[in-house]
Amino acid sequence: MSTLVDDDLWSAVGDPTRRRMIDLLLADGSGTATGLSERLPVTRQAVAKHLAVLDRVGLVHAGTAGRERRYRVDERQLARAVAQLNAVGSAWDSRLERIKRIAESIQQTTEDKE
Amino acid sequence: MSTLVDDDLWSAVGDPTRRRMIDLLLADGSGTATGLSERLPVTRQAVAKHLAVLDRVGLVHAGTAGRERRYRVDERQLARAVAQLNAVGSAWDSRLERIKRIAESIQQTTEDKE
DNA sequence: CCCAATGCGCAACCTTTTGTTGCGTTGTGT
DNA sequence: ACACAACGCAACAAAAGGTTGCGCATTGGG
Repeated sequence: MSTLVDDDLWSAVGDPTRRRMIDLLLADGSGTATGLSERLPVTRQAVAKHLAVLDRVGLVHAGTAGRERRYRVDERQLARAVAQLNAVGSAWDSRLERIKRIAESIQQTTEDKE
Repeated sequence: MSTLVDDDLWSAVGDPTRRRMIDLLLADGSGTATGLSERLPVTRQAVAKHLAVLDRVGLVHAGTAGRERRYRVDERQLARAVAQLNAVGSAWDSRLERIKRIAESIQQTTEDKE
């Protein structure tokens, strides 16, 4: 019931800037800290730190090509993250469903009393 | 393309402690800061701060009953949050699908050259 | 009725995360 | 060869997440 979730992975995609970075990397296939920072409202250094976080949880991998450090998304790990989003989403969904049914039955009872 | 997401809402559910709090509130129907903190690895004060965050984004609402401050989940807003999780999840999913197809076609081209 | 216990809010403080600026190092391409 | 582009590292600031300590209201059992 306590939703088997990798907190580090969740927290990684919990940050708005990091989510946008993943979007950009997915759109372009790969990217560098400098390139990404040009399309984000933060500095290159901030982007570099976020890339380090994403790298630590395995959501991206880096390759050094000359003076460039090129990052790309790890599809397996992103798929894992998506699976966890869906898992939590459907867990909450079913809770909400249950609450709705209970609420209806209570209303039923109340109506009986009136 | 830039995934219409309410960053505040997402960040609210991005925190592991807050996610567990939502789980507990859903399981019990409602709860107080003190009650929740007994089942979490943090102090009452930390829980109170998290409840304030959740309240600010509308994920929970509080009712004062005597000396107790009782919180319950706002089903509508949680449903919104779930919808956003699903939205981002499927956006990434379709990206991954596309990448997979491209990778296959590249491999095809490479095989042609060999 | 009363007072000890319960629940809460507020403030001070600490650590980690997120962001900045500044600077030095190292490949790149004319 | 050398100006430039891309990077890493360090020092710093602000916000987030957590703690302890305190005082104030409500409440329930003697």
